[in-house]
Parts: sequence; structure tokens; C-alpha cells
Amino acid sequence: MKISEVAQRTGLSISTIRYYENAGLCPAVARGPDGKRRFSANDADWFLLLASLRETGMPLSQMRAFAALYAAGDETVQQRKTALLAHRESLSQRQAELDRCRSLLDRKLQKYDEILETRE
Amino acid sequence: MKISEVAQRTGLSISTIRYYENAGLCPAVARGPDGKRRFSANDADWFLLLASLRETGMPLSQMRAFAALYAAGDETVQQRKTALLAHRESLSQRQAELDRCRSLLDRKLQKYDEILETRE
DNA sequence: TCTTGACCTGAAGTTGCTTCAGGTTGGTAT
DNA sequence: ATACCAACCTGAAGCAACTTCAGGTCAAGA
Repeated sequence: MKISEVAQRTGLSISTIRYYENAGLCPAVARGPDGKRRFSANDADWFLLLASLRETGMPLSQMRAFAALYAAGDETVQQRKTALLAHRESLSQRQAELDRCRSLLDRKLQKYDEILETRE
Repeated sequence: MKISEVAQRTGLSISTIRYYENAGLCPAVARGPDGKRRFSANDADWFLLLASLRETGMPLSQMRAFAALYAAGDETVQQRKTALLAHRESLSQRQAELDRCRSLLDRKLQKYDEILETRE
């Protein structure tokens, strides 16, 4: 799979994919004889997971640690599970916070409506 | 109100508050005779709104535009309302995206569980 | 043949903060 | 009185996570 396809599937930009590889967030990606990256289906899946982790606010440093576990093979599944569980918890908090923000915005919008009505 | 109190109320750091003022995200804050910032209740409320906008992903450039409308007075209420409605919409999309990420994480966790069970 | 498009690298630029160095107050303990 | 401390100040540098840019390779199509 070409880098452009991985970008399409994951929603990451091509630059970001290269940046992530360079930052040690994935096992080294294979190259064709022309020097271009050739992604396996596994690679693509991994980048999809990375995209979700990043989107939900995991810092690169944690993602790097997670990638190291992945690279270390099946014995680390338990640790990876623990990491994901912790991250899911922090995502919940994030979502709750966003809901609080939304209701503040809603209250503000209501005030604007009152002002606009009062003014006829 | 002192800057530390505003920080407490809004969840913004003291540095961020100064940075925001400097970046033109609020009407100039009054100073005491000692040169220290003295925030009015309005100032504090404004920073609380700024905090919510930022937390929900609005870029500083948009916040600056929004602040300019605020500074321009009551005639801009309609424009501010329009801006907030648009932002609330983008927040909805963000939240939907986070939910998709969450379910991807959940599927991944399930796979981990299967691996761990299979292995007894 | 020549140009176009997709890829490559390494470096510089951007956003949104945070941290640091160095300086000024005002209140309290000695 | 004086010594000290915490809380504030400014301007500059540092940092995370990208994006953009400059310059280069290569295969395929007009």
C-alpha cells in the first residue's frame, strides 16, 4: 500500500505519517526497490490505531511507549490492554469536559437570544 | 480580582491568561497602582468563555475575531451568535469523531481480551 | 523527449503554550 | 529597621506536534 492510501484510510496527512515513522511510533516501514514506503495491511491498521489515539489526546511520548510494547510482541498484550484502558478513562473525562463546555456555550447562546429579543 | 483567582476559576494557567491578553483576546485589563492586573467580574466571565472555546478546539485566530466583535459592543451580538452556532456545530462533529475513536479503542480492547483468553 | 505527478529528505516555519531569567512590590517575622 | 517571602511583572527562549518548503529522484504518459 502506498503512503497516499494510508493517509486516505487513516485521515492522517502524508507528512504526519512520515513524521510518526521518524518519531519511532511504528515498526520500520518496508521500502520498495525505488526507495518508496510500502505499507502492509498491518502497518495500515497500526496507523489507524495511532490516529485514534492521537485524536483522543494521547501525547506522542505515550504513543511511543505503546509502540515499543507493540514492537516487543505478544507478551506485552496485557500491558497494552492496561494502557488502553487508562487512556479510555482519560477520554471519558475529556468527553465530560467537552459536554460542560457545550452547556456553557448553550447558556451563552441563550443570553444572546434574550438580548436580541429584548431589542425587538 | 487577581490573576491567580481568574486562573482558578477558569482553569487557565496564569501564563495563558497573560498570553491571551497579549494576543488581543480580551479588552485591555485594568491595572492597579502597583502595575498588577485587576480583573472585573466581566473580565473573569469573558476568560471563562475563552477557556471553553479553546478547550473545544477553536483556534486563537477565530477567538481573536470573536473578541473583536465583543469589543465592538452590542451591535455585534447577532454576529457573535452566528459564530457560536457555527462553533457548536463543529464541536458536535468533534464529539462524534471522539465517539468513533472510542469504539475503535473498544474493539481493540476486545481483541486483546480474546488473545488473553485464548492463551488461557 | 519532455513533462507531470507521486514520492523522497532535511530544514525551516507555525501554533499555542510553558518555562526561565531577572526585576518590583507589599506584607510579615525578627 | 531590615530581611525575607510570595505573588506579581516583562521579555525571551524552549517545547510539542505538526505543516510547509526547497530541492531531488523516478516511472509513466503525451
